[in-house]
Amino acid sequence: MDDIDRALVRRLQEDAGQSYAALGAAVGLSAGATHERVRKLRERGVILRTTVEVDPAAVGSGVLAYVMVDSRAWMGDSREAFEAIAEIQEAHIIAGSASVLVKVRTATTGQLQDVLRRLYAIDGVSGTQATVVLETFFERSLPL
Amino acid sequence: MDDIDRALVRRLQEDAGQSYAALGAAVGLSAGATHERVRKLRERGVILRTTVEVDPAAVGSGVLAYVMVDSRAWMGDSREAFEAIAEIQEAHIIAGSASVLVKVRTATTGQLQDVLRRLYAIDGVSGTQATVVLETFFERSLPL
DNA sequence: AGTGCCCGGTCGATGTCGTCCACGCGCTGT
DNA sequence: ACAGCGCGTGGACGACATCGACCGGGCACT
Repeated sequence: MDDIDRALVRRLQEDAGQSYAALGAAVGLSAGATHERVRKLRERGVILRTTVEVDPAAVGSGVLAYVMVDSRAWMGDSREAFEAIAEIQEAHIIAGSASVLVKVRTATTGQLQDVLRRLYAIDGVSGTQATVVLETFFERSLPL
Repeated sequence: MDDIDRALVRRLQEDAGQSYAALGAAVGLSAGATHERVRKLRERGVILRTTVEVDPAAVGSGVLAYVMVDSRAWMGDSREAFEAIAEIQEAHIIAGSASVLVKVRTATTGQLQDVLRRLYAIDGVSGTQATVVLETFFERSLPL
């Protein structure tokens, strides 16, 4: 994991569709060597997968909210319960007064309310505190 | 934006590296037609870009935290100030007691503290409330 | 210091794939 | 009924990923 690897990852984050020749030229390597480096980055698990970034508003998920979930029990074994709610994009165990933080995307605030209802139905959940996003400044990839 | 388009986007989210032939076979289309549909999805802005997903821990960002930022002034014009802090991955204007919510990734809690210091330095910021993530259940792509 | 090994690079060949074009089918509106 | 058009198919061509053979520099061991 040297400077060249970091440069490759950074450029792949911006555009994973470019050719290995172009990628290599940008960092001063041949296409073959570039291919080999990227293969190893995948093998080592640095690059998990190549995917497409989708505009949430274009696929009917214009409402974004973060929900603090309070509980009366240990939530560490409830991963599946949160995964089963399709509108939940992220779920984290957190330190602090609440015990779980989830990121929710829905088409309308009505559907958001329905997600909250389903959160209450999860075993051990004693309350929720939803924070609706009014405007997203930016969402970007990891710094290197 | 019909069922086929949604299926294409879903499969591209899982693996953007597969061939148009394989992609087309999965939805019952020829490679050429598949190529054309994906081209239009990009043109319409449904697909924003193709990128690689990187393991945060592998690139030295093992600590994740969400920070509620309180302010004594309107923060709607402060996008650049948040963008300038490289460790901030997301920044949103929110409804509620705080005014901005940011997602921060750092290598250590010490660096997290440094980010909080830099947040305080932003004009109008009157306080922060950081929530450290202990365990991430999952982070996944948008539902369709 | 000599020597052998290995990691990591260049170069070139080959088969697959993206990309474009000409054509045909079925819907729609007049 | 028919013209127009959006959307699909199939084939041709060039670019690209992918692999193997070769090579040089650094390192450990003698």
